[in-house]
Amino acid sequence: MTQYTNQSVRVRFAPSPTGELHLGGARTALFNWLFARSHNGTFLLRIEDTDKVRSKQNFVDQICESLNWMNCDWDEKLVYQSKRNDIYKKSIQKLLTSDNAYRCFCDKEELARIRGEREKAGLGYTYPGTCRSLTQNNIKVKLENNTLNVIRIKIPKGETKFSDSIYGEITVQNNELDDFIVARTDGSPTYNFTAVVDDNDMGITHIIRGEDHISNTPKQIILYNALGYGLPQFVHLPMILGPDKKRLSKRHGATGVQAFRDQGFLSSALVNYLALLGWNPGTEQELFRLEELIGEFSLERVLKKGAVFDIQKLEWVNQQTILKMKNEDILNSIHSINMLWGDSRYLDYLLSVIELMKPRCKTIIELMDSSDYFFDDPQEYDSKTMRKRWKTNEVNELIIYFMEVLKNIVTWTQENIEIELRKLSDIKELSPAKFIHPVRLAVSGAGAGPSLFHMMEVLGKDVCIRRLEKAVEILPIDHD
RNA sequence: GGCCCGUUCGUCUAGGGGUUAGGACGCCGCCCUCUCAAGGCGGUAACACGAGUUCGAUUCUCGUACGGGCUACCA
Repeated sequence: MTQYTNQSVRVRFAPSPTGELHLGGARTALFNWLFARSHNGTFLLRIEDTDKVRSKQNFVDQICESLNWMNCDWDEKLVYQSKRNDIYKKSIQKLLTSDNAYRCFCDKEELARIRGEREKAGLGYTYPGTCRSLTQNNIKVKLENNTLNVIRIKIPKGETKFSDSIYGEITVQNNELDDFIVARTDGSPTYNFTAVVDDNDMGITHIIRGEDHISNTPKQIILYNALGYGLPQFVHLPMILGPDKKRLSKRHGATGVQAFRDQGFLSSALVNYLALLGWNPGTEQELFRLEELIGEFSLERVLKKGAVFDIQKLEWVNQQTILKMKNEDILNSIHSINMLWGDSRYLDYLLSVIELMKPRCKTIIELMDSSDYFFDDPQEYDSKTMRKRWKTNEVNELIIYFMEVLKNIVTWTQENIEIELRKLSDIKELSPAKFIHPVRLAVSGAGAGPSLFHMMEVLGKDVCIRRLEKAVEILPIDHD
């Protein structure tokens, strides 16, 4: 078992700012963060922006915003790879002088052609090593002629093995590996190289990243060795998959963290659900507060198998989270996505609306959408309910009776409203439902919703009477 | 193609040589009930396949199948 006690944990999340933070990245960030926080360690953020064309500052901002929203705060300053070019240059020089890397003058197109042919023939391809043993003189001449060249790592003979915290022992024969490029023709370094240099410089103890990096690991280990660095612990996390079992991507629809926020998911719910993808606490608990996750999380209980992302379960977690939240906190979450919600009303009124609606929605967007009638008189009535509950003019008569009763209520509470309604239904020898359903339709426009009496209490006497009067005027509507 | 990784209900998962294979989401039914939710109760449904080891394998080993990842002057 890995020992964490001797050195303090330092981990990092290293996104490349070529897009917004997606679920896979969010999960990787979260597991890094949980691991750091549960070991009193340090969580760092590194921006892998060596691809100058695709990297954008606004994506950096978005990623940071998403992480902040998830409460995954990072320690120390952001590290931008684009600002570390001098350091990479020096390391590449070191590789060259120690004979662990070499200049390759091969033509890019020519190499691509050979690779294409090999692939067509169903054969594997690795760089043939043409430039591996160029003489000093040879190199000098080509350099003088300004021949374009890249720097390749010299993969040593033998095999490379490492022990992954999740996947266990992994061994790869070095001859399967390519003399891959560490610096491009323009001198800029490539991913496998910068990752190694930075992880070493940043003192990273555990490299926690997606399983898609397992095959990069042997290459990186060879670089660690070539540069004389000590090895960190490698920890590869299983992938998050779409319903087709392929790695989750844009193809599967909106997978950006911010899209989930905008759809009314709470960050604590998303975090809770994401934690459950590929990890479990070994108990039957499924709902966690962030602090509980920190307490429970351990790498030992991370699975090897990819997990399919299930929106329905996320919705359930979100609903459960809403249910447990204080109304004030729900209001804050609502206002964080729509500042104007309910701005014409008093705080107490908004809290009452939330109290009534919160067991009836999976997301806070749903909560907002389904509470319209607490703010505006219904503009239309649910047609199915209309046909079922307000078919004839007899209903109008009943509602008119009921309105008279309501007008006489002095203390407008749900109890009093209910007492009066039941009294009236007794008098008319009708079931209370004969009143309840049309009244709900008139007052809310909907066929379903919170307890009618509670709803009426919150809406207030004047509003209820006004809406009932209007309904009596226009209902029933003839349908053919 | 090659290399690496994986495989328990539809999905997330527990378990692990002998279990009625447990939980959760979803779905279905019942209860509660003024409707819809929430809640309660119950039901549906899984160890990929084949060998081997063993008294006994879903669990260990090896194959096969299937799935995924990587195989760039992307990260």
